[in-house]
Amino acid sequence: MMVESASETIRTTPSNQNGVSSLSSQSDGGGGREGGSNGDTNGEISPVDLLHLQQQQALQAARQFLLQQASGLNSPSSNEVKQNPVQVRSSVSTCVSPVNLNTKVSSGSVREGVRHQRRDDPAQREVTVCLLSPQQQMGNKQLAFQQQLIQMQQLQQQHILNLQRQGLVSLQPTNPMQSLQQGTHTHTRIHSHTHHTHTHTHKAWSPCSPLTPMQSLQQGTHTPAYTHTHNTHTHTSHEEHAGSHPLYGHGECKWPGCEALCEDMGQFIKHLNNEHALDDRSTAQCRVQMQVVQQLEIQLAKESERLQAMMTHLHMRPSEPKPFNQPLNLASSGSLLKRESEAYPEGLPHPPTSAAAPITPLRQGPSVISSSSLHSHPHGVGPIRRRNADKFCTPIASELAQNCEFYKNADVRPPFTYASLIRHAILEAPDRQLTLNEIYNWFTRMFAYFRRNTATWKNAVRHNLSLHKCFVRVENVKGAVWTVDEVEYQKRRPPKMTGSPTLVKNMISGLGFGSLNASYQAALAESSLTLLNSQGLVNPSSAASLNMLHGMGHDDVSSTVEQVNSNGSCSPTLSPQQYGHQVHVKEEPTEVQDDSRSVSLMATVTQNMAMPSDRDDHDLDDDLPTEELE
DNA sequence: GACTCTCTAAACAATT
DNA sequence: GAATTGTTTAGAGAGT
Repeated sequence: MMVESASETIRTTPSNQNGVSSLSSQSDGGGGREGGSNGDTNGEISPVDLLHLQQQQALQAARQFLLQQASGLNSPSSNEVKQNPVQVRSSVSTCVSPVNLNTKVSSGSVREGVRHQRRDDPAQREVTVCLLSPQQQMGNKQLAFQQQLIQMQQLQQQHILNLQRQGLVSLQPTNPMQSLQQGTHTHTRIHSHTHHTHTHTHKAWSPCSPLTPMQSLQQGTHTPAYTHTHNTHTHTSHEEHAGSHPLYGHGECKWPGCEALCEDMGQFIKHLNNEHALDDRSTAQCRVQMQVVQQLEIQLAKESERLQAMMTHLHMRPSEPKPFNQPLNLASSGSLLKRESEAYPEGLPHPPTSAAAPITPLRQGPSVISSSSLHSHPHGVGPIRRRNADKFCTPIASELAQNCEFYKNADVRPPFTYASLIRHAILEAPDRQLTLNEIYNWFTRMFAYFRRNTATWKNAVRHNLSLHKCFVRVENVKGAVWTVDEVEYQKRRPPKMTGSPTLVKNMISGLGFGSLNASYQAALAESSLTLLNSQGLVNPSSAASLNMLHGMGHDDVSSTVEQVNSNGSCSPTLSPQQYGHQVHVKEEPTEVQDDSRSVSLMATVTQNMAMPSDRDDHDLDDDLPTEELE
């Protein structure tokens, strides 16, 4: 179909070119990194630093606690004395999954199948934790580790509560432990009251009551109106057998580094209990995973802080609590969790990432945030549409740089179009050319998602290579290779919505922080830059200035800038003409670029960049170039 | 509602 | 002949 072909080859995917996300733009080394990641610009300790510091303190306390526990376990008689002022009481039950462990475990108090009566001593802290193996396997080390976990949770929760009271941290779950809990479906219940000496294990949640991070997690894990009863232990047991498990998917054990094949859930449970019982290896792996999550959380907090600073600097509205501020990771997004909770009845586990329901980073991933992207794929199996992601979220290079490991290991579809991925793969190659097979390999190497359904996505890759004019097939000695005609790629039509003030305004109000204003400006700059590039109107320094002014480490913009070298017309890749007769140039109608539009766009960009700082976002919206863009 | 963009699926031909 | 590569068409879903 020639018409469709033509239209597709000239389209632009702003995420590849213009998209500026809060995270990637901040961390991509594009000039924004100096923006005070530590946030200590005014001699004050930033919330992030405070949180980090307190996490360190929590870790330190946990270590001390661990040492105390170790010595206490060695000399049980002294155990209880050393735990003052907080006593932790243990009760153990036999749940299939996880084992329940309560701290203040005197060495003689762990008995399989025995559930101790709790004392309602308000001076005691009572914690219930599900562990992973039968209790008889628990040595002192394991107990100490569990106690360390619990202590860390308690301390971190207290710190977060303190931060919340100080208004330094939102109510979103930011505790790394939560991610761990969410990710592993290990149901840890720690309900701290404000008074540190008294923590109830059981508490009924009110859907309208403000939630602590831990509460948010728990609420999201089950149901918005979740009422926690004394059935906790049996509850987890049921969940374990309900047919899905976060550590089980595609017939494989998802335990880090395992990938053992399990035909069904029963086999998996058996495998889990056999191979991943509570031993040194498992605890070490768990610890590593914990650190991974923690680092991600810290990183996210820092990036959010940086975003706040950027938005403050740009005089937008960072104060409004918006979804953008929520860490949309494994354990966050109250709305998402609510949706999932609504979708899955109370007590039933939520489906893991699986082939049947691949979770894109829009929902689960570490950095991509798009409220409009929460829709599932119409076919149920395939990916969600990624146009928004492409347009407004992270640029591909920074996204991949940031979350490379995530995409490599998680069965998560990258939020980019095939075209942008292919382009990225080719440009990443040393000589900026790849054979089809090498492109395949890049996909499978970079994304766990593309290690399955090969027929589908490979077909799509071929389809995109053929369809898009920006991909140029070149025959050389070793066969046909594919290159990117960057000029053609940049020629792809920019979306009209980048110029729609209404849409931009809606996006600003809908997604929060007005951060998309940055995207918008970047899009304008990108658009103008591309057009001006083709006309030789931009020199490298001005292009670089634009890039810097936008704080973009954007690969696409970079490549665009890269195009313009000293002779004014160079492409990072060889242009089709340079390949002479070997190049199969795709014929398609050339879209006439509106020169006047590009000029006014550029004017608008520079105008916006030079905008006085005292202008509010209302003025910003009003100044959007309606007439030039519509 | 028309149009656009993207993805998926499939058929087919050429090449290896 | 089978597998791979490349091209083209068609349809669906979502966004504009």
